[in-house]
Amino acid sequence: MEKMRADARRNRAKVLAAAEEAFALDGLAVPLDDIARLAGVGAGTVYRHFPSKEALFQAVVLERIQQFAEEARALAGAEEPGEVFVDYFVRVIKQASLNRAICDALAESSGHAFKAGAGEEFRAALAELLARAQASGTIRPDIDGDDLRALIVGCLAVERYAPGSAHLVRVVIDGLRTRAG
Amino acid sequence: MEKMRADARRNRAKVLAAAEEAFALDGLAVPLDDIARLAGVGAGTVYRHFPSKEALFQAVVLERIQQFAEEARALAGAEEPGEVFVDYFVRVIKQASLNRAICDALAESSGHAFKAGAGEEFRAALAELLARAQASGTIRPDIDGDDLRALIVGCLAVERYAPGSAHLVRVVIDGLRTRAG
DNA sequence: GACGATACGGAGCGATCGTTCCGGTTGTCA
DNA sequence: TGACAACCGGAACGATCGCTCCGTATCGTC
Repeated sequence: MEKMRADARRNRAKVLAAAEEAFALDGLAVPLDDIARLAGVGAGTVYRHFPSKEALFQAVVLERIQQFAEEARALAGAEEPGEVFVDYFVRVIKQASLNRAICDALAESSGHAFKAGAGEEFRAALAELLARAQASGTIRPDIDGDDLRALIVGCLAVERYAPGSAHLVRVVIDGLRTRAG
Repeated sequence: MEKMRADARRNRAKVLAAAEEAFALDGLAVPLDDIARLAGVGAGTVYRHFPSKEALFQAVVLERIQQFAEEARALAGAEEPGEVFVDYFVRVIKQASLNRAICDALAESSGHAFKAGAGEEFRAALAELLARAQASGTIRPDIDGDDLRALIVGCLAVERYAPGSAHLVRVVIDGLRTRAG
């Protein structure tokens, strides 16, 4: 990865940047040739650096998901677990709804090398935040980390269907709260 | 439509039946050739009866959506608007989650000849039920019919991501209820 | 500056899918 | 029953897309 020729390293970076932009806009559906053109390289060059379109997608998305997980871990020790949890939930949905790549990655029912790795990291961090919020009495106890991820996918579908409807995410959050507080 | 030859009428019915089954299972993604094979006819025959795959899909889905709308209208005068609304919401999601065709049709952001016609009927009936439930104080007043449809799409996404998680639909419904009842 | 290794571009392959076309078949009606 | 119109099946077309191949260009080194 380091003993590459200078032009190879340059092209790899251009491909990654182009892929990030294109995937963010149109998700996994964007044709690989479009990415290559946007990067100013040939399709063959893309395949020299990434074994498949899927692998390129993962490379782009992994980093972002890890950021989410990181963020969640940083918040795990906070004072007000309920507030923190809600804020985090809202932020993840807001960020992801601006980036089709993230949406597609999260919606992959059970996919790839994603279940392991960053996906699992994310799930664990999410579950931790959830557990603390539940222990504090803010969030209903009858859901788990997997439920939460499903709800995130649902909120992203809502956001895609009716863009800019932030109050619908509030509906879901209110549903997550313990009743009659 | 009535002066068709007997075999033509027969084939049309076979195509519709096959399409209903195939679309229900795999949604709009099912190849048209599969439908033709399942119907026991050639692809050309399908196109003799329906101008496009999309038109066939609409024909299959329209009836079902109209049933939903009908059902909603029948419930509009019921005694307990809150209960009725919730039951209806749950039933729609349960039915639709068993039928990929319905899911795909409802998720079409803003499509086709669907906005008009049966789609609008459904929206109106849904809005009526919602308004009554809101007037009775059961459902929060800050959402409208379009919000509701978006939430249905979201619930369907949740159900597809995590099949059989009925309690997540309850989360959304609890979010729809007025607080601290 | 020249040479070998490395990387590049983009034409091309194979698969998929919606749609069309046409030679043959079948229903209908006199 | 014969003849014509309507209808049928399925091969074929054109577009799309992931991926591969190979002749050529570029880089690093001596």
